[in-house]
Amino acid sequence: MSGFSDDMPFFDEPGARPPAASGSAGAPSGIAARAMAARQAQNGPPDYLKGLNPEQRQAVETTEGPVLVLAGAGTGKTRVLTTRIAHILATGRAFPSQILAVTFTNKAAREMKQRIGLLVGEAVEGMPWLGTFHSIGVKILRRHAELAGLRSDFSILDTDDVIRLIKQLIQAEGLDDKRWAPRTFAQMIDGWKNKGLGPEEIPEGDARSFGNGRGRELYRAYQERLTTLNACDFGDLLLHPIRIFRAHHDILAEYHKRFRYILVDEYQDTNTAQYMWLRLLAQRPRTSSAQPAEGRARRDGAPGDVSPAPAEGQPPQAAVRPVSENKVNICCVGDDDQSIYGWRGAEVDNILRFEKDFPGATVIRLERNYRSTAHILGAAAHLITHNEGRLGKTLFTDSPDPDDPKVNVHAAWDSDEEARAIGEEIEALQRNSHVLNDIAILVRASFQMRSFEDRFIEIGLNYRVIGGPRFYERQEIRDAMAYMRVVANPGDDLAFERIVNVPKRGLGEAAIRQVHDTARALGVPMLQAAATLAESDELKPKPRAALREVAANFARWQDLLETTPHTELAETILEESGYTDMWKNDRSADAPTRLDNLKELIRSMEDYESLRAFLEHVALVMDADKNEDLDAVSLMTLHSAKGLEFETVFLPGWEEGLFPHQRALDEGGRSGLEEERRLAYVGLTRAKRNLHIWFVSNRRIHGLWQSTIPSRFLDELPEAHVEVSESGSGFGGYGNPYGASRFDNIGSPTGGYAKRGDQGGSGGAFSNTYATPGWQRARQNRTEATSRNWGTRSGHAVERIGYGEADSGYGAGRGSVKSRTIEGELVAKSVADTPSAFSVGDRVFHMKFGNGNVSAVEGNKLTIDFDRAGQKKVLDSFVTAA
DNA sequence: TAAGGGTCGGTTTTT
DNA sequence: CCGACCCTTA
Repeated sequence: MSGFSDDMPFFDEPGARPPAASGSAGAPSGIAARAMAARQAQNGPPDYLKGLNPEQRQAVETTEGPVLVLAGAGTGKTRVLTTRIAHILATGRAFPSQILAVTFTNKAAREMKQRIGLLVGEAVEGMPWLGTFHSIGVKILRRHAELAGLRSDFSILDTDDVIRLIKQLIQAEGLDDKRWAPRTFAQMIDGWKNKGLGPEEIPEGDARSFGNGRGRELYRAYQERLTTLNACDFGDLLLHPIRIFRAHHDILAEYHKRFRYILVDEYQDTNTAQYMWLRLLAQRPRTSSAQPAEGRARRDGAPGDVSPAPAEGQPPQAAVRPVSENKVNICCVGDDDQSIYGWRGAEVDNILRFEKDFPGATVIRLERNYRSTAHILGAAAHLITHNEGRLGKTLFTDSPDPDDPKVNVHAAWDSDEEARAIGEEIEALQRNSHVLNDIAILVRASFQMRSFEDRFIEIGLNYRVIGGPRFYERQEIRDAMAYMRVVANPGDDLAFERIVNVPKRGLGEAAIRQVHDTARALGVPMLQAAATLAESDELKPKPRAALREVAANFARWQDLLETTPHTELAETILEESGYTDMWKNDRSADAPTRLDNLKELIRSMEDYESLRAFLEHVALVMDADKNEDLDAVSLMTLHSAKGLEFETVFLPGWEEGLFPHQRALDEGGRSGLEEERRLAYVGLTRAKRNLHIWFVSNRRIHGLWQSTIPSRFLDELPEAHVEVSESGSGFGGYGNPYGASRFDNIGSPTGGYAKRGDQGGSGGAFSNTYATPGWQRARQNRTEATSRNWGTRSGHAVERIGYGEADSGYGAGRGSVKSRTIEGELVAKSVADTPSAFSVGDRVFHMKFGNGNVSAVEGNKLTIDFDRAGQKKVLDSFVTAA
């Protein structure tokens, strides 16, 4: 027996000791649990069960045995999960510490914790085993680190560290790190680890495909290096525990005893390693070898009888071996239709296979949707039926309303117009006192955000980008963290290298190399090597003195580690190292911000009890604080929108090649397409009431204007729930200069596309549906259109297309476009050719930005240096002479 | 050590 | 075509 003893670090048990650990198999007898159970007996169903629909209630109350909850979008998934936990606690089935609840993101974990707290009240301490796969993995690994060749104070490397490390290894192998990109190899390792594969287990083909066939050696060297550094990458946080569980059945058995109930959120996103980890924990071994279990699920299986798990030698590729042993109280919640992370190793198959893995599993479908209108649900449902291999689920609403708007499909000429039109629509909503926080624009790829950002800056519309660069990824934060990492783990060479010459101490490449070599030769960390080297005479006086100081500093700080509060220590480190001074002396514009960030870093350390706890938080959580007070439109990718909801949603860029993305199609084939479709499904189901889908006819791809074709997904929407906007409804009525007729030819699927596709015939006859001959023909031209960089660079006579003339309107001459040889550059130039009323040097006034000077003119676009707002690009129609 | 030129890539993201 | 990144150069 090992583990779970009081001397194990990082095992803070908030509540009483679990009964299972003391040999009893009975239910916990906590006072709170008793009280709640008693109340339940007296007053009928407890409050927390009220208001659940029958399916939700079944999902909550089926606590025993394997359960799969297929929770469609907006069906109350989180509610079920949290209520289920509350129910288990309230009925005295387990202590908080006996429930393992895993999520993918910290955000989800936090939300769950909070909501359980609301349900259960103060009676129950926070759940120690509710967290992400990785944070629970660390917790386990810290306890048994020595079994993985690590000390319990190991560092967790982030992607950046990993890439630097791999680069060193590639160079050490004598390979060219240009030909063999470290980043690529880091991704390969990540992929292997997602599949649970160590260096010896990777396929020969994979091993040979990198570094002149030296992939396996490199991977092995990488792992060895991590051990030397006393460090882990993210993958190891799962893989090490898996190996430990397999090799030490007594340890695994302790966890089996402990975890009476296992809950998994977003099960469709689990990768193979996570699946193996879960199975090891969930799978209860047979009671005795004399009674080979055969689909026999013991109703009351005492958690006490745990014999070695039959896990030894389990093949890494998830062998499907039915768990037919003791009762497994595992509840996985997910939605196969929202599996959008296949590209990073998620195996939808895990959820599709659940009933085989856990025979006798109860499958509960949550299809009653509380979020969206019947039109939105109808559109989403119809779209997703085009996928094969689903478990099958159809969302419905109890409250259809005939007044609900249909899903709107709009067309625009190009991405700028798309942004402009959406911006105007949002302004119209705003005038109707629609809150901006209730509006989101969800894009397929982040480059699409740019046109929206540009436009919103121009018109002064508040927006926020979700998923941008994060606090802990900033240079100054990472530097500061590196100092603290070295103090906490002197073996962390990567952190040491990062800051040994920051601020500049005259330790150049040569000196650092020497430290490195000495460390290698002596088999000690670089910090120690630096100390040694500082006392020798192998270096010139200057670097020697510098190294001596660095070594002395770290020695001193390490001594302080035990005696000084960690925030104070952090301040000391940043002061004494000269790091704060470095920024104080920096005259660049962002230096003050960086100093603020450092202050903020110190401040945020107060929330953690130790330096190590803080470092771990940063490595795993990397959360940024966002400005919630601001009323702003949200701009994000479809991926980061999963789980969110908005009153009004705009989905721009529904064009072949972008959505579905060409690369998903090329690399993923049919399953790639299906994942794209699921992504579309996720997008549609984010909207509560208003849903606007947009596509454009022309998009700039890699700098070239290309003609585009509407997405096939548009065809997969049911006509009954969709309305195609023929003109820019909603923004034609207040004097915009573009005129309301522009979609007649450009945007409208029939007219515009038929003409542009050189099909002549059907132009002009507008039809309300996109399932028209013209549309179909346009699609047939797709291959041609998207693979062609049409036009010539020499700019021979090409019919002028009337675009961009703010004051003459669209449409002029559009109807006469017959040639296919519309040259991309000319489309752009037609903007530049339009003279602006302003010229360089003019003093102008802008509604939002105030006064400024025109510093460049490009057609009707002005670059203006504003006195206060800085340099902006603005359309000339938005400024007046000052 | 900062600026400048040349090369390359250009979906999605967490931990 | 535009940017990030890397390496070279004054």
